[in-house]
Amino acid sequence: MSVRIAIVDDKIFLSKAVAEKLSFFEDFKLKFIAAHGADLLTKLDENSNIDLILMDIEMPVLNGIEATALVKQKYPQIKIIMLTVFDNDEHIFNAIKAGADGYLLKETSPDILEKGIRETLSGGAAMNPSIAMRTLKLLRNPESISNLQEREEISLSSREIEVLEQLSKGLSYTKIAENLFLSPSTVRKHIENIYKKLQVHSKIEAVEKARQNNII
Amino acid sequence: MSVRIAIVDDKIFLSKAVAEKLSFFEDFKLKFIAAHGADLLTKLDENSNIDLILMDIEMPVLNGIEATALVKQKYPQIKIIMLTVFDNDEHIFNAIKAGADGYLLKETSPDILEKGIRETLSGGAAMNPSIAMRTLKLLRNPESISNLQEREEISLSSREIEVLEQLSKGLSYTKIAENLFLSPSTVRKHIENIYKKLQVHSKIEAVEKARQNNII
DNA sequence: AATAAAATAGGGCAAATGCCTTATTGCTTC
DNA sequence: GAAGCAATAAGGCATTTGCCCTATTTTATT
Repeated sequence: MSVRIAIVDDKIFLSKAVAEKLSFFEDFKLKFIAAHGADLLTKLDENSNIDLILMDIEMPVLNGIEATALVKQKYPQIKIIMLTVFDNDEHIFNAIKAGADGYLLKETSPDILEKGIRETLSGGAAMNPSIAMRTLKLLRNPESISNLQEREEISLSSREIEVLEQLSKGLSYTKIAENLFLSPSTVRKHIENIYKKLQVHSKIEAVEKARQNNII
Repeated sequence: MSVRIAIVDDKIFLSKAVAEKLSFFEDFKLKFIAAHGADLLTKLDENSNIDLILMDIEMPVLNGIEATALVKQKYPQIKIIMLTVFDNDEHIFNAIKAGADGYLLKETSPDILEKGIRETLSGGAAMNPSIAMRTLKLLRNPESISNLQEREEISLSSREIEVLEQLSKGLSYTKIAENLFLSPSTVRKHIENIYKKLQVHSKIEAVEKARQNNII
C-alpha cells in the first residue's frame, strides 16, 4: 500500500530537496507540490486523496499554521507534519494548536523523515528531540504559553542555562559548584551574568523570568 | 568520552534486559542498578558521578515519579529517561512535571534507546512517537491536565498563601512587610511556618513546591 | 595570527536570608 | 473556660547572596 504525500512550500528548491528525500522510499508517492496554503486548499478541493502533508510555515498568501487549521477542519484524516527551518516556541505551539501531527526540521535526514512519516501514519507524532524538549517545557509551564508573543531575544549560553536549572531547584552556590564541578566563584560569576542578561536581581526573579520565557 | 548510566527497576530480569541493550554500545558504562527510588538516592549520595538514569515508574518504597523529582532537585544536571511498560496520560504528565527528560517504552530497540540517550545528553528529549502524540494532545487541551493532578494535603493559611505569592515575585522580607502592612519579623515568622509545612529550606524551594502543588 | 567571547577563579563587603528563641493577642472549638 | 491555633512582633547569629573588583584560560570567529 503506497503513501500519498503532498509538499507545501514556496521555496521551490527546498521542496525539491524534500521530494528528493522522499524518492528513496518507493512506496512514498509525491502527489503534488503546492506553493502556499491557498494553493494547497485549491488542490485538495480537486482531489483530497492524500494521506500526509509536509508543510512549511513561513509562506505567502496563507501560512502553514493557518493552512493546517483549515485542512484539519475540512479533512481531519489527513496527517500533517510541519517541516521548517524555524523552531521557536511560538511556531511550535501554534502548529500544535492548529492540529499538526508532527514537527521536524528541514535539515532532517531522509531516514528520520521516513520514520517520522510512518510513525505519524500509525497514530504517533513525529518530533525532533529539541522540539520535543520544548513541548515538555511548555507542558511544565503552562503560563509561559501566554507570553509567547511579545518576546524579546534573551540569549543565555548553555552553561548559564545549566546553572539556571540548578538555581531553579533551590540549590546554593556551593551545591551548584559541586554538581557542575566548578569553583563557587565561577558559579557566582555565571549567576551575575545571568542577572545582567535577564535584568533581574535575585534568584527567584531569574527563575521566574526564565520560566516565562520557556528557558527552563 | 564515556556515558555513565544507572538503571532503576525492581524487576531484575527487566533491568538485565535493559543492561543487555546498553552493552551494544561500548561508550555506555552501566555504573549500577538500583532496585527502587530509595536505593537510587542512597547510591547517588555515595557517588553522584552519573550522566543519565533509566527509570522505571512502578516500584516499591519510592516510585519513579517521586524519585525523579527528588533526584532532579538534588542533582539537576543528571538526565532522566523514564523507561516503562505503561503509557497512560497520568504517568506521562506526572513524569514530565517531575522533570523527566524523556519517556520511552520498555520494548524499545537497542538502537532507539541509544539514540534517545545521546539526544537527551545533548539537550533534547527522547520520546516514543505515541507518547509524543499524547503530550501534543495534553498541550492542545490544557483542561484535561487538571484531571490528572494528584495532590497531597498541604494546608497553608490564607495569610501564608498571600506571603507565598509575594515571595514568588522575588520580593524581600521588608518589601513583603510593606506590601502587607506587617512588621518584617512577622513576615519572617510566616515564612518559617511555610517552610515547615512544605518541608523546604529556601524561598525558591517553597515556590517550586507550591507550584508543583498548584498552591500558587 | 589576532580579536572577541565565554568560561574559569578569587577577594571583599553590605544586605538578605534561614533558623533559633521568646512573647502577646484574638479567634475557635470542644 | 481551657486549650489550641493563627497572626502578630522582636532579638540574635551564622550563612548565603548580590554586587563590585581583577585576572587567567579556553574557545570560537574572523
